[in-house]
Amino acid sequence: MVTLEDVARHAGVSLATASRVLNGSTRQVGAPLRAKVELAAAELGYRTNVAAQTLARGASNVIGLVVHDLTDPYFAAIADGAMRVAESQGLMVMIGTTHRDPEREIAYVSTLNAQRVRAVLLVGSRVTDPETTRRLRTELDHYRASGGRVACVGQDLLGVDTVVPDNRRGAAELARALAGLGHRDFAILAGPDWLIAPRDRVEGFTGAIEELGLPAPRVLHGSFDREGGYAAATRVSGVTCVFAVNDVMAVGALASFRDRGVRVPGDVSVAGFDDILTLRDLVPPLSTVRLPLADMGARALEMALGPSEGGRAEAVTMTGEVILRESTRGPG
Amino acid sequence: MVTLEDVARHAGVSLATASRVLNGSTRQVGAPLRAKVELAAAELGYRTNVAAQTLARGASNVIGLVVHDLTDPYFAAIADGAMRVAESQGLMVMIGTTHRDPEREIAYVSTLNAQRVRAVLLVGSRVTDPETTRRLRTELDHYRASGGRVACVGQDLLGVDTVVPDNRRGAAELARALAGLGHRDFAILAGPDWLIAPRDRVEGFTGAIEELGLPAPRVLHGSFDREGGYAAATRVSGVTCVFAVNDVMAVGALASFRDRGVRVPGDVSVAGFDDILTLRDLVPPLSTVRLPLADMGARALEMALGPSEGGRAEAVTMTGEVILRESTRGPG
DNA sequence: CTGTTAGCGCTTTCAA
DNA sequence: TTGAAAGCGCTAACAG
Repeated sequence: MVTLEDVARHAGVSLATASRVLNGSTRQVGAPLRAKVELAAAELGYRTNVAAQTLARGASNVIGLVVHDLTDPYFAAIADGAMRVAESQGLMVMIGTTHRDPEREIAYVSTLNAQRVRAVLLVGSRVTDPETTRRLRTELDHYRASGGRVACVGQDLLGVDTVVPDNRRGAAELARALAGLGHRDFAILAGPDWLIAPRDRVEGFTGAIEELGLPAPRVLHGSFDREGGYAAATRVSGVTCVFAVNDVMAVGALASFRDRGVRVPGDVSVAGFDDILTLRDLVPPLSTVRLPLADMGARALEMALGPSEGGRAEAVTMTGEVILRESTRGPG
Repeated sequence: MVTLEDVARHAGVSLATASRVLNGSTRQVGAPLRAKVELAAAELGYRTNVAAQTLARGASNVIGLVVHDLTDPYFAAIADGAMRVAESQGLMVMIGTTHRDPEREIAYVSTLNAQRVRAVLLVGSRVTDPETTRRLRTELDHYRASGGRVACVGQDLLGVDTVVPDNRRGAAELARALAGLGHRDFAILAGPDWLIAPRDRVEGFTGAIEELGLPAPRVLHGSFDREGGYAAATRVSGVTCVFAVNDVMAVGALASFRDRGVRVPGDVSVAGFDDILTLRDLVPPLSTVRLPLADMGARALEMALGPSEGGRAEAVTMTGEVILRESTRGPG
């Protein structure tokens, strides 16, 4: 293992000089020595020991990213956005997947704290259980107390900079658009009740329907994934329009209807939420609410990395855009 | 920032004792002291400084994962498999995306070396340029010389443990299955020629067709993604069956045909490769070659982490299974 | 511009 | 068992 000291000796300079040319930021080393050091480093095949560097500097070059599930394109898109900004800043990213277990999210924050990462980004819906949230906040506060920066993509419940998708509004606008098509009888394929995002989408949708004086949608719960959508959709009947609280569930619903011989949009219209790029080629094309996923991830990390806004946490709301495609059309 | 020393002092024990109960592996501390230390750590909110630990131990608890593109479900699936084994071993994962730039892959190996990660996993097709491969190998050798472990999911060109998808064989079997349906005139939507995986798939397919005495398929190149498949498909004509070298390109092809009013499988059959789970609900369901993606990622990391097989690199071949679905049927 | 030197926080012999 | 002390490799004053 080649160390800086080896390089310094090999180049005939002091440790400090070697450090300055190889890792120091502001270059203040004479050209000749600089050249010698670089040559020596190359000849010896020197690689900075980042652990030592982190220890000495008291600051690391990595950020932590905590997502629910990387194989869910929703998270992959957000993570990709965040990773691009990390990369542009020369930061490595350490990633953890919770598989929707809030305990693991808390554990990851603790671990990332131990790693002394520069910032941690929590991506995904918060949970309704206040006790869980409180414990997560405690862990985050602990991390922040020692200089860590935090941002979140989700609900603004953590007291940190947050990028908030406007789930209620998006769902409400979708509801109005669907009602505008002539639908009166809706079913909602809802996610688990302990996740806030799907719950908000249900409430936003339901609230708008109510305001329009239409009959309340039937709410069918399922897991927040393709299987959940499939399962919930099998219980749908007597409605002309189905709102799945995310695209992935909508895909499950489409599959379910197909298997049952129910035509979409002939027999029933189906809409989702998120506008997942990977799902763009579905047949029929899915009506949905577009969220700028990659931007959200990028923006959140920028907030975490940027100067703290006078100590107060900032919340940026991202409004989704309703996109009506062929999976929905008027009833009858 | 609470340090181990703070904890030790608070508990009235030595630094060494505190270290042993909080981080040491083999427990050799008396119960009473142990309790005192744990209490002190909890009261003070102590978090191990992993950088210091890594420096002192000379070994870190993180592994590096280098993939082409996280938003491509192919890589997401493999990464997920690898991350599950990492997690089961208490390892954090640091991830880098190259966006298919070989230079960045080399740079990541260097960076991960600097991080002194325990192992690095390179996921994705190798390139045909021997010079690039040589430089990557040099970087890897450098890393391994200092104790780093490496594994690869892709072609066995790096001199490291590798999980090799049998692209040629899979494509050949697919070709035979398609010919078995009665097709004689094929087009291949190929990826870039500098990537070995797509090239192997083309060769495997073409070779099998040739063996059957059928006319050579026309090869249309495009980028190794949805857009590439779309673009290449617009140039297809006069064939009854199209083989896209991966599912993502096949999706693009399907979209292209739909836009042009070409019916699949009515006018033309389409097959892909990989069997991406997220794409399972495509219409029509895609014929493809199934690769056990998550297992491949898991297996590769296990190889990297396991004992080195007598110093010799091991190569495990994963054979794909041909799956004929509704996107293909006999011609005419 | 360059060198000396004191740590950064933790692990790990080596003694007691 | 427990403690003392010597590093791990690098950075950052502080001198010169």
